[in-house]
Amino acid sequence: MELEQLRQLEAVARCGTISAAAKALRTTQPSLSRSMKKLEADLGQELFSRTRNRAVLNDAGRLAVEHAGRVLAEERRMREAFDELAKRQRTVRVASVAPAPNWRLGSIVVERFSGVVLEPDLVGDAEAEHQLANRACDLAITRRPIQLPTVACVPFMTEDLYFSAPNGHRLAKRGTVSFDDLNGETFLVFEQIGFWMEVCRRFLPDSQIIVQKDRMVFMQLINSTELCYFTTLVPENDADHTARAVVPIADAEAHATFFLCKRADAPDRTNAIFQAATQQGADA
Amino acid sequence: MELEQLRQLEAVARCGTISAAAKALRTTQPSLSRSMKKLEADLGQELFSRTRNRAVLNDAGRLAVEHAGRVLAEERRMREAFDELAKRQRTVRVASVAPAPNWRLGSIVVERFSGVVLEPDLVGDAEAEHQLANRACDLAITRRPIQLPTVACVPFMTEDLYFSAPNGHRLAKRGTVSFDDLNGETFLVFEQIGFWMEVCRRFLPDSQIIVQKDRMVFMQLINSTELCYFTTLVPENDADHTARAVVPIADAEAHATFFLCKRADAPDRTNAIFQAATQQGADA
DNA sequence: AGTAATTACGAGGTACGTAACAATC
DNA sequence: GATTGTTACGTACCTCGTAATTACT
Repeated sequence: MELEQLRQLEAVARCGTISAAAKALRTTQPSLSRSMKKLEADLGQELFSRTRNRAVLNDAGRLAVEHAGRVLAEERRMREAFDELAKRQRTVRVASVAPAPNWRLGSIVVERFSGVVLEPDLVGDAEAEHQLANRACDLAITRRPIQLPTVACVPFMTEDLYFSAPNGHRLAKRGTVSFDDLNGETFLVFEQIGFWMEVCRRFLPDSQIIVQKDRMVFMQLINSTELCYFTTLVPENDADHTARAVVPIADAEAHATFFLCKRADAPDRTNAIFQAATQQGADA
Repeated sequence: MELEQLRQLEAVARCGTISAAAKALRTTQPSLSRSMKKLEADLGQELFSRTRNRAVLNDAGRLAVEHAGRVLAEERRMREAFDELAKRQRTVRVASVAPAPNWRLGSIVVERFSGVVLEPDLVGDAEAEHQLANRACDLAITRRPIQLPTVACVPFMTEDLYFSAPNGHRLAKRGTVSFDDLNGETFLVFEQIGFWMEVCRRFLPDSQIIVQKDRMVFMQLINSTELCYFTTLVPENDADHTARAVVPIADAEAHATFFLCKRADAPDRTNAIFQAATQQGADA
């Protein structure tokens, strides 16, 4: 008995006739007919009640279909498990405290590790460290190096927060601004910004923070309203600097250095990415 | 992916090496090696970590073995279901009120229906009728014909009870005896005698009935003790008539006529046996 | 040396598709 | 006549086993 026969049996049950099943399976009637005869011989049971030109499943046949379904379901689960495994093998899970390092790391991976896909996750500092230790992620991006013998850490990139406002805004002409200057303004903020959200809440206690979940809607609002927002001057965001002023924020808390961290026993692929990112970080 | 590969994988896991598994499966190393490579290709995963002359299951391999076990377990269940079905198809279940008709029917089946096996069950009259109606048995043997339009009944055989005692027994020389004569005697009785047990209890209320479950022990006791017992003079029991007297019992209740009953819609095999038994019954 | 795995190669068998046939709707 | 299933037949592919090769213990 082989799985192919069970798949065929299932098809016959589904299609009603051997011919139709043969068509569905992209094989020929005689082939399928023979195969079913073999299955019958193997099980020692007629599975079809046959008139000269009709083969209909009998009781034993229905029993066989039922069991075949179970066997094939297990086979499917096996395949799914391996698909999952394959997926796991080409994804690198990154726990990061901010989105910008994910983008940077993503571009490195796309350029130099085709086939590998990042699975980024925004978390707190403690959670990032925790996930790395627990193998819940392969790489962590934190604001402080993780001081453990089992973990390797390198400085990866810095991020500087800028204030963006319509040209007519009272602070638009300033060379720099401070959080104190900005406190009280209304800000549009994308939800997925990691630890920056805490920074906003802490240093702009009197501001109204409008949180937007949807990235597309967020971009729409930026372009179509007069609301202030934050940016880090990544090239992609340079869309309409003509209509907007972009002013650096002076406070130390508006500047972050990120560290890329991996376990010492990381698999080859992770090591390679870590290595590449280290060089990229050194270049920048 | 085919079941054969999963069986092979399981064997490799069990035997530790491909060579050993090949031996166990009565095939050759190269064949098994190729087969495993195919499975790996099919699953898109290396299942073994290979040095030049050693192939050890890796994590993916162990995952595969685990799932293979599940798939093969389902296959086994399917085979078991069909073995069970096959067994059901060559067994005829008989619900009988006494053992003697079972023996007679058994000899008919053995002679003329090789391959068919009887599955006899000793029950009461009501239970026999009930089982026949419920399809819990294929044939019923009762003391009265079942008067139902859905059931066919024919007289099958008669059984006459005899009294057996050591030659020195006070009743050994009698031409006939009655239950009244026997009442008070101690009897050895085999447990599986159907309705005859009720007859004993009813007509020999003062006798001590020693019930023996085990057939072999029962025969031993008959041959080695002076205990009285009952017999129906079937040829097999003629062992030592020299040492024992066998006296017919006169009472009407010591004579039974059995009827063989089948459902009107019985399958061919049951009909054939019913037919054969009817002729045999007519002959006797 | 001995064991274990892979590769090469030739033979055998098996399963496929085409074609012919039979029977039912 | 169209559809459905089985049988016949020739081919192609696939898998098997033997033998040779390589590497590790």
